Amino acid sequence: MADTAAATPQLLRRVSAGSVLEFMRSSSDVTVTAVMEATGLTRATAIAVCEDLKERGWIRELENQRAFGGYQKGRPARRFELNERAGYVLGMDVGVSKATVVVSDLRGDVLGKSSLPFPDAEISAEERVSVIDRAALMALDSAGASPDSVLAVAAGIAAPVDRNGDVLVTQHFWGLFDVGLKSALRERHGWTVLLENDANLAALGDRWRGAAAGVEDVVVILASERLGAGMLDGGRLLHGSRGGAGELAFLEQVQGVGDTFGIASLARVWAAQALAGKARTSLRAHLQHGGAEAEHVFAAAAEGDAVALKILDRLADRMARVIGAVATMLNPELVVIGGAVANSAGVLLEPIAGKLKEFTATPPRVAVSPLGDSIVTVGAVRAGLDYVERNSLDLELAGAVS
Amino acid sequence: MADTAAATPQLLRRVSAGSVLEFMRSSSDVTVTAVMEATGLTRATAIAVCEDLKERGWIRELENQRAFGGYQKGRPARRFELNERAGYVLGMDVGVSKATVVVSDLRGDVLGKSSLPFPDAEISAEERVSVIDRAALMALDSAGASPDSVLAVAAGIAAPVDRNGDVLVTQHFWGLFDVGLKSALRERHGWTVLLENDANLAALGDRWRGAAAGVEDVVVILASERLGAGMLDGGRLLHGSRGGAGELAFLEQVQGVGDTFGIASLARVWAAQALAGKARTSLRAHLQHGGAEAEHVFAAAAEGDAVALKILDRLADRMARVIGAVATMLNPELVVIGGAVANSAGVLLEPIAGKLKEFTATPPRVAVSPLGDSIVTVGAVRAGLDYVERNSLDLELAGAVS
DNA sequence: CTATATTTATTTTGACTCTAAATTTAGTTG
DNA sequence: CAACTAAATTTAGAGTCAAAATAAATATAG
Repeated sequence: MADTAAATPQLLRRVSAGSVLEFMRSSSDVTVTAVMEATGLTRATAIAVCEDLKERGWIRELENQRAFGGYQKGRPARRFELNERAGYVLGMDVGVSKATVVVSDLRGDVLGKSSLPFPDAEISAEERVSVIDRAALMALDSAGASPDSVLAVAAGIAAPVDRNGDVLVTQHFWGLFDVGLKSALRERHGWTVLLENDANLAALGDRWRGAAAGVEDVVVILASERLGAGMLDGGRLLHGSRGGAGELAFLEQVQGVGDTFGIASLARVWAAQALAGKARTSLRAHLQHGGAEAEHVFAAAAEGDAVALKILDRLADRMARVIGAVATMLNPELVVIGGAVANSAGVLLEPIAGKLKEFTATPPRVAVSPLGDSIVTVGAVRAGLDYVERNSLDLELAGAVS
Repeated sequence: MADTAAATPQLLRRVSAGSVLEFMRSSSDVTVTAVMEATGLTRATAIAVCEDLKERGWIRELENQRAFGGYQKGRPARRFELNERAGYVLGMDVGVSKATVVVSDLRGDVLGKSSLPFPDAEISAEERVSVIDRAALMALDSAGASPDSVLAVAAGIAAPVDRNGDVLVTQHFWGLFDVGLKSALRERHGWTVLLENDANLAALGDRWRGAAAGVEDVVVILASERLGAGMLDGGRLLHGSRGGAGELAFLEQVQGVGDTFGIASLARVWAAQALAGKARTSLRAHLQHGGAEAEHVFAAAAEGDAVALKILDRLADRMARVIGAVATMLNPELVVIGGAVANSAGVLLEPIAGKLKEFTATPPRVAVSPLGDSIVTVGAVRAGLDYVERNSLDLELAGAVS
């Protein structure tokens, strides 16, 4: 159905204001003449719209009317600019053991950040929410932003979320994330909370500021501890009927791998197995520096340790199988490996690419994300900004620093 | 970017006309009062818009002002109705050995149909186009519609097509379909041709008038001769970067099945293998009625023939594996088996559902399409109508029967 | 048959938005 | 200071819609 709202004359101004605001977001230090060219409006209208938007706080007028340096003829133009601090967006990465919150302005620049651990896995939903809330307030504080200037909150969780943002708990483990965050934060602060699967946000994040910049058809595999994929087709996130799109775990069972571990987890497990045996390996030395971490395996492999190299080979094989299956079904242009392990996983790219032809007729490019373990918060910010940009003209600004 | 068109006052009328027309499409015999209620416009505007649309040919005014039978008080209302013959849509199913064309009015009712075989597989692209064109003109003739009243043509082909409607020939076989249909039909008749993968159209068709009516997340597997899937997530078709989304063939190689055959093909092959051996089977009798066709195998199975039952079991296993892989990755609510074989494939549903739990944690409902071998043309009509409905107000009507 | 009730259609008025063209303003240049 | 130039403002005109008042067409009651 079409928009239920009837086409009243005021709709025109909304449309005009929308395209002016959109243009402002993609540029800075803009004259009315530039607005006219970008939007096709006449000068009179362009000025009226700019004054509207300025009035409502979305843009500001610059003082120095004449552009810096370059001399120009004629009457100096008024100059406008997006008020990137008209409001803020919170991006959250809610994991099993900790919650991370970043504060972003309307251009997507991160102004504050805070990360708090959950005291232990058994705490109640209320306690989890309370930790998340505290992290949010700390992050806002460090950004110099007040809670009532938050325009949207986007949170990534490691459970299926459908396209309405509802969590569907069909596995016990996922109950960890079914904590009523939406209603809790709405009640406490009046915030609009968008829930989304963490891998889906990772996909948005990497397409925004990662390896997939500008790619329309891309799959981002969050591959550190568990495996989950965020899939974009034509730039749109796939959700499936109950948010279960991209839950790759079971796919691997089909292919005989039989577990749901990500790269870092598997590296740890396999390293431990090797050490339990009698293998001669420099891993032992590496692991004395602390617990068995994935990075130790990668370090040992870099030194040529045979056991570590074997583990890397198995990891590459596993990833190639997963990527091959995804590529056959969805034909993405690019598959990105993301998450904390992405920093070390670069060495896997070549072996993966080599094996990929065995598993798909349409091998995609494979890359690792440069966003590291902030990939989910970056994506959360993007999701929040998307919401704000779609709804700007319906949102009231309050308490923002102009 | 936003629409490049500036927001002129005329835009309002376009929006209003769009929602009135949309309402007209979903109802018949409509009064202005009904339009007002559906669109939120006032009476004056609603009347003006209706008169616009009538003028331009999209709707007609009914003569009998008072509704039949039911007595009503007050001044009789003017009554309007979609002019379903304002123009026509062609839906094409271009296969390996024949081309089928149906003519549909703007309500999606099929008014004419024609099917022509390609003389042999080796004919040139020009000759293929010429056969398709002849089928189109015959279908139009049988519908009493003239070629210049065609508003859109949608054609399904058994090759990958990207979301711009471009064919990407990366396998020799697909060259059969790279015949320049778009430009040829545009040149000959001025038609707008939308190309799409046949399984994708099947998905649109089955969601429109098949087993998936109203389902947002559905996968339709065209399963007769070859396997191909049309996948809808949130009601949107998936294409992948080069149109390769849903090409399931290779997926099966991964899982050790090793060929690209559909249900009917496999039934034939396995039946032939069984007959080559010494198996005691009533299939022999069935097959004397003609070539080894899939339906014979289903018929023999219905009589309890052990060999035929074995074949059905293998088919169900194969389909369960394929559906399981798709379901794990995309989490559809429903998977539909479509194509000519769908008529017989109903008996496979139960065994497939039974095996499905082995292959996915999120088993979807499984159904067969009631559309049989017209599933692709139905979907093509839907695709054409979608185009017309999106672009109504930019299309000129000409030569239509009012 | 007339008066009234009821529903629809039309007309009028006013508000909002946009474009286009003419005019004014605020600077630079010489 | 005058000439020039680009931006801003003003004015006139047109398209669109809502709201309210008026007119038209029919059914029903008496």
